[in-house]
Amino acid sequence: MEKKTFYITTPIYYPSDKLHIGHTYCTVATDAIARYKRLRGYDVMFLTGTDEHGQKIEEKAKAAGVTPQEFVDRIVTGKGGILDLWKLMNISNDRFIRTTDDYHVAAIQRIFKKMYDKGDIYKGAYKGKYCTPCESFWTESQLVDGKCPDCGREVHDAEEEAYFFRLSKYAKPVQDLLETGTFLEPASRVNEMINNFIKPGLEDLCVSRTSFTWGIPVDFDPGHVVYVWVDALFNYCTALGLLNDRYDDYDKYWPADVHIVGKEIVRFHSIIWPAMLMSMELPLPKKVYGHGWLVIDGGKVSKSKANNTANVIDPYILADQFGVDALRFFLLRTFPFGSDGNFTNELLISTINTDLANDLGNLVSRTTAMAEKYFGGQLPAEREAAELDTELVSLIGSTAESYAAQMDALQLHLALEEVFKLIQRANKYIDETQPWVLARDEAKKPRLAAVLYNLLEALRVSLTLLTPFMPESCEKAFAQIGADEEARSWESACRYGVLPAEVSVRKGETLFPRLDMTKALEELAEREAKAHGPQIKVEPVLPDVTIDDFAACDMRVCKVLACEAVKKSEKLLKFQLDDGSGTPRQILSGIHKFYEPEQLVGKTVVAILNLPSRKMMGQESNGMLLSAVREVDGKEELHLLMLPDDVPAGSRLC
RNA sequence: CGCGGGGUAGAGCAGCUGGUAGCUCGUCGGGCUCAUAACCCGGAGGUCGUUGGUUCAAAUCCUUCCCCCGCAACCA
Repeated sequence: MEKKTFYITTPIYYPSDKLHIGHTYCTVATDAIARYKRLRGYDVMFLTGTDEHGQKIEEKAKAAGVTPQEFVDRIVTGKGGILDLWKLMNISNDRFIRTTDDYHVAAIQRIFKKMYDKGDIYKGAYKGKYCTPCESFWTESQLVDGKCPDCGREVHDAEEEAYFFRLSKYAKPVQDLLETGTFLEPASRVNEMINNFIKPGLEDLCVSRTSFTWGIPVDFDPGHVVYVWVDALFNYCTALGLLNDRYDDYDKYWPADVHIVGKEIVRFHSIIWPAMLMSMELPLPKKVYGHGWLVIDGGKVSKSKANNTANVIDPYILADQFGVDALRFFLLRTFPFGSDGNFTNELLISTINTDLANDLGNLVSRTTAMAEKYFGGQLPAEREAAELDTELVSLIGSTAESYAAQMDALQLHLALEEVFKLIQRANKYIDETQPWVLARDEAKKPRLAAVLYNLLEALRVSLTLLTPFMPESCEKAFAQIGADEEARSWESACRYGVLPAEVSVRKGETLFPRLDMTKALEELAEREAKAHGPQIKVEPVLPDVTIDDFAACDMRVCKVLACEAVKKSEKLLKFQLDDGSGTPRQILSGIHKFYEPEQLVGKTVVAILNLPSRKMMGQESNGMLLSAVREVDGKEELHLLMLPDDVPAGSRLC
């Protein structure tokens, strides 16, 4: 019999910068669902990837002095890039699509043409505000005080030729889709979409641009590139082979069972995406699930705030310090999947301690330790059940079912809660049965064996259900409790009594060491400081000046003849300089915070000479010394400009 | 009146198809000693943002106002 298929996707991420904890959250969640479905016996296709075109990447690449392709290659396939991150996080995606892949590019051109031929894409004009110096279009809402958000200059109305998709034509069927069934979840998002976007009226959607070139060319109209909607959303189909020869399992997996997306792109996936599929006359995905965001100190995590270290959580550092499984677990256990969650390092550490170290890890530890201590690691076949066992045994048999109900509803945090009810019940069971008391009496060995067996069974089921969340740790723990492949299956997790009567157990390494909150936070801060390095604030380039403006500044190489601190001044140093004229020149400079006078005597420096003379602290200053300055981590830093000592005094800078 | 989410013990959250207010951490006390100073039991601590209403009964439904957050055509 053919296995049932399950097609699940993450969004394709925009590689304009390194990914952060939010992307990791989404991908880890999708991975856990995919692994769960595989455990249930589905033939799973799990797709993730990157959306690599667009103006922002074009600009970033230009700023970095590389081609857009080189730029995205570095972020996607480079060291410490997106592929590395997913490998690190143990993501089990079956396929990875990049929108710059040849097959995708070709397929998108065919799709675009098909929608054009059908009349659903037509040529029109895109109206907006245009900033001439920046050569950029802006929408009304993007403007800052009515001016260009990039350079702050005036903008004017402008039009550019563009292709439009007849989104309006599909407003009604899309509304019907949203209002009936469970296409979009959580349900609260449905009203948001309908009230916000459909009721005010859907406008046709601009699907091409001429203002930048980093995109898929519209092959029948040079100068136009396909804008994000058609390019990015259809990845879900092209990755399966739609209109291309690279892959051939479109028929097998499409329509998708669920697109996991962040709440900010729910609109694209629940309105634009179905409309475009309707236009292409293709089946619609079964579900779009909009998960919540991780927020930090009440503000959202954001790539564009990347200069603000306080707002960025680096998944590499967290995984490195706490372990991949602990991080995966924390993200999915702590935050309700549909709503926002407040991320803090303290919460991460305390969750690891409470759930993983104290409850789960310690249960494995105490169970295996007793099996070794009392039975040399191998339980005797003879066992004696008791009334006390009923509750635990019954929970062992029923947990998989309640867990599955939550997993199928994508309530990952609730599914985990079901598992932890079993783990906590098992810990309590140890207290109730007091195995250490049983161990003192040889006659009670069969009873002791039964107690330990029940604990191992509780662990076996728990570990099976936790495997999609923490694959590596569960595998280690399975080995410790003597569970073979067969005992790790879903079918086995649904019933009691799977482990062999004479199961052999060995106590292994500590799975999740307990963390010291203070020490862990300190270590984390160190790692972050080390990884991110100093944050240097770079000031924007000033407006143009003429070459004559520059030439008017008389900058000369000077030798420091003498230097002393100005009395009663914190900052000022008084210099006597040889500027080549033969007459010493006195200049005051506010750099005492950075240099001691004796360091500078004899040095070769640069000064601008033709500034008006002025007095500071009662002393005359004839010019200004040049320094390199910048702000680092909010603090000013300065280097006095110094040249090799063989440069003669009086040399002009030009 | 742009739209949406939220305001519940010291902190972080759940409950919100109406019926004595729960969970985790913290705190106080007890138990146990197999275990990663972990585990188990119990106590203290909340008039569930505010106003009015529906009801035998409201954290839960409707209403007023206040406060916080997000979105507003490419930040998961």
